[in-house]
Amino acid sequence: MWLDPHRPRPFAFVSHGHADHFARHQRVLCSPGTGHILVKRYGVKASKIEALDWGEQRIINDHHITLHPAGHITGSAMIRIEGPDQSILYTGDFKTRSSHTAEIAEFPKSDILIMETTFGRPQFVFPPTDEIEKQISRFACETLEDGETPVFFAYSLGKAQEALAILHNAGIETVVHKTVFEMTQACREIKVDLPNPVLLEKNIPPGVAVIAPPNAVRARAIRSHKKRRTAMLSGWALTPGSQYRYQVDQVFPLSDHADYPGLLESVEKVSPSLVYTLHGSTREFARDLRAKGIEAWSIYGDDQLELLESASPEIPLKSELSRPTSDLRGLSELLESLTTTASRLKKIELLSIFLQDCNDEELPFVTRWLSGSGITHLGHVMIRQALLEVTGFPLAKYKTVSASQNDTARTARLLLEEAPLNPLAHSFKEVATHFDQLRTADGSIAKTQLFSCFLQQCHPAEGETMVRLLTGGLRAGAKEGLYEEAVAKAFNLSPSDIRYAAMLTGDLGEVAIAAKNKTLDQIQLRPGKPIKPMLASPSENTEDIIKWHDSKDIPLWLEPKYDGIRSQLHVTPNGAHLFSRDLRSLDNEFPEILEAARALPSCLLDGELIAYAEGKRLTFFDLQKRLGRKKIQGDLFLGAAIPVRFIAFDCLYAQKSLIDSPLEERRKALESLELLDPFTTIPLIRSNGTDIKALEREFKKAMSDDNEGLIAKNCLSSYQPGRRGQSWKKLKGVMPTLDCVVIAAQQGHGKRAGVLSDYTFAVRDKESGELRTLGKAYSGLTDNEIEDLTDHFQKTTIEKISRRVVKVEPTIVLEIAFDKIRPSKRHDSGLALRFPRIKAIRSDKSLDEIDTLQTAKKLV
DNA sequence: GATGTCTGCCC
DNA sequence: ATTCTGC
DNA sequence: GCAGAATGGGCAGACATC
Repeated sequence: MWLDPHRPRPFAFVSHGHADHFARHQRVLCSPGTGHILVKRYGVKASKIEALDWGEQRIINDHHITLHPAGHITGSAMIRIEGPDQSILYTGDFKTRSSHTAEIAEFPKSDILIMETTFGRPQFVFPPTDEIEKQISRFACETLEDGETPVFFAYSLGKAQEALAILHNAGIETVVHKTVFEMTQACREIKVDLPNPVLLEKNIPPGVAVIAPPNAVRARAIRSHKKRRTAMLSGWALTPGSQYRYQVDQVFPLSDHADYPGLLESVEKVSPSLVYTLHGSTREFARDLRAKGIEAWSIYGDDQLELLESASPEIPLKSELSRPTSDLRGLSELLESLTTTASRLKKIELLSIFLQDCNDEELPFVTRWLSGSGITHLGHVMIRQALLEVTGFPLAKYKTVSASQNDTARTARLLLEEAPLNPLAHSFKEVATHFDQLRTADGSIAKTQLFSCFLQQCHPAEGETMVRLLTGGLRAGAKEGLYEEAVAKAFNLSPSDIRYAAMLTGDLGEVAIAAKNKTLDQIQLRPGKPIKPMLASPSENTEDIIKWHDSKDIPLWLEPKYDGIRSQLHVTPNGAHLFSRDLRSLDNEFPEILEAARALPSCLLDGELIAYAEGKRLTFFDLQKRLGRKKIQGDLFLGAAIPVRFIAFDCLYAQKSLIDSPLEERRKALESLELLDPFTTIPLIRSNGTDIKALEREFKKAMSDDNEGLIAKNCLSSYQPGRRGQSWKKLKGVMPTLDCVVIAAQQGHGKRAGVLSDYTFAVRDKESGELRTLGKAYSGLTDNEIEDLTDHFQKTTIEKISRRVVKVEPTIVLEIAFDKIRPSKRHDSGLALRFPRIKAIRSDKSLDEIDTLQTAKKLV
């Protein structure tokens, strides 16, 4: 017998009539109420249903079976199975509070408790039910008094009937959406005390409230009704920002699940010796129970419980420290442990054991994945599409789950837990092949399809892991340095050696396998293999540079900062290669540079690609036209229209590796190459590092030569790949600013999903008197400022422009700094800013003190 | 075929 | 690109 | 000091829609 399986089974217990707990089984055991709902809702033949009354006993394979009310919705049941040695209680979904339509839950004592923990975190404490009900009726009354229509979104079976009862008791007339109508009738047929429902017709009559399922948000009858105020009834109302995520005017925490205290209370009543948790915050709740001395574990992935097949029920037992195996499943478990372990040393320990377990073929893959390379990323749209394809769920369902989770990977896990899957074991090699297929697949449709096929063969936990890997959001609390330490520990080498090798290759996978084979000393820098470029950190002004350099004796070298594309040129006897800042290959985009590079000896140059024609440097925007091209075409053939040059400023290899050599020496090597067009060497100013006047002069000159600024380098410093180190400094010009007014605000993503974090700003067109938009920005504000502004904009909202954007009264003046301003079709001012950011909230300025479009145009 | 929208990648 | 935040 | 998150404009490409 199966408990709430998602796939059709010969014989299954169905706890209640929600779709995610039901499939078309050959025989169903359930309560009489649920049986009736299954018949009405899914057209199940009555002959397939074996209804068991509350407390009535049935014997299956020597086990005594009884059903008990779960209080979740009408007819929802827990099942208690008593065997010769022990008893098990499976709760299905449940709630502890009383309600209008569900029976009062009972919690019979049992040895093993399998419970749902949808709201298994301490922050989930619902207010008293009568208080929520009062709020709901008040919302409805006030809306009606204002001549508008209150619209409640609630699941069509369960909460919709609760809402109907609440509104009925408050004397409010209500019409309901078709599915709500049908489910209400079904409940009335089994003697649930509910008013006769009135079906929602094409148009909403005045003076009534509406109840509709959440997926009817876009139903025509509701959308076309302009005078509406919407409310969502959901336990997730307690999560911050839920109002924005549901895109409704109000949320009320009316839930048909138990809240955190309810969950604890029910465990107490059952007084089990062992608890397994399902759904929602399973791990967190299990951990909390263990802290109270009750053995409790999250059931991982397999939430389709098969019982009574053999004499003793087999339930997968999980131990946090169990040694992971080397496949995707093992990786999932590893990530899980990493995420929940705070201790650095423990993480290194877990990782090193895991790495030791991998064979030679797998080791490089896994190490690469963990350290965040070797995987092409998929956008959230593609991932969403793949999930919808696998699960067959409607978009609305995805959105609901996604809104509650705020995390694509976690959303994937929850959706997959409800989907019909065909889990297979996946070796790392298969996973690597899949990543490869995704990388080479042409177009998002092909990628989506590939991925959905793969997901179909994953356990939900593995699906989550795949999404974490593919979105780059591993969030395992481990950074590159920690992975390096783990590799060192796994193969008994010093972390500094590992770190150095990793710096050389930029590929921890290669380092790991070399460490395992004790061939670390063979890892050397060589042309053809990209390494992470050394970066400069910003400085405020010339003084900062002098202070940073802090030496009379070491020369301070200055180079102009060109506005081009940072790239690495690798010349080998077999051909040349160009790499971007993120080590992406630029070979296809600049074939003529590679061709010309054949004349050079083997070397590795760091530099900047710039557009250059007729003896003049062109802008970044000209250069950008040559990026991302798949075909060389027409005018752009061989860069005829937009020729480029490679301006070298460093030489990392010439006959031997130079990255540990001082800049002086590298520069010598660079100059000895005697580069010819299209290659040149960047002009260099050898300054003495103490003369601030001279520095000032050079900076002004660099700016007047149309450069972005200066790069300052210590001439004795080595080349430090990646972001580590502080040996280069950049100094950019003072940004111009404009005072603009915010006219629209937009809801953010991720951790900013609950705030209006992004502001569209405008200047005044003196000719027409209108406000004209110039751009958007959030950067520059602290989280607190964003919160305050969110508050303000909520109060000054004029109208909703779209799901995520609201138009606001023009009250907030921002001082916006930017790099450049140029003509653009993006905004209605006809201008746009490059690198806009908020320099200050000018609460001292009013709307009529903002800058004008005419002023802005002068800065172009 | 023109237009609009999304994504990835450069800054 | 930039900025802020948490470690 | 550093990594990570969340965000800007603009381009080319890939699709969807009309």
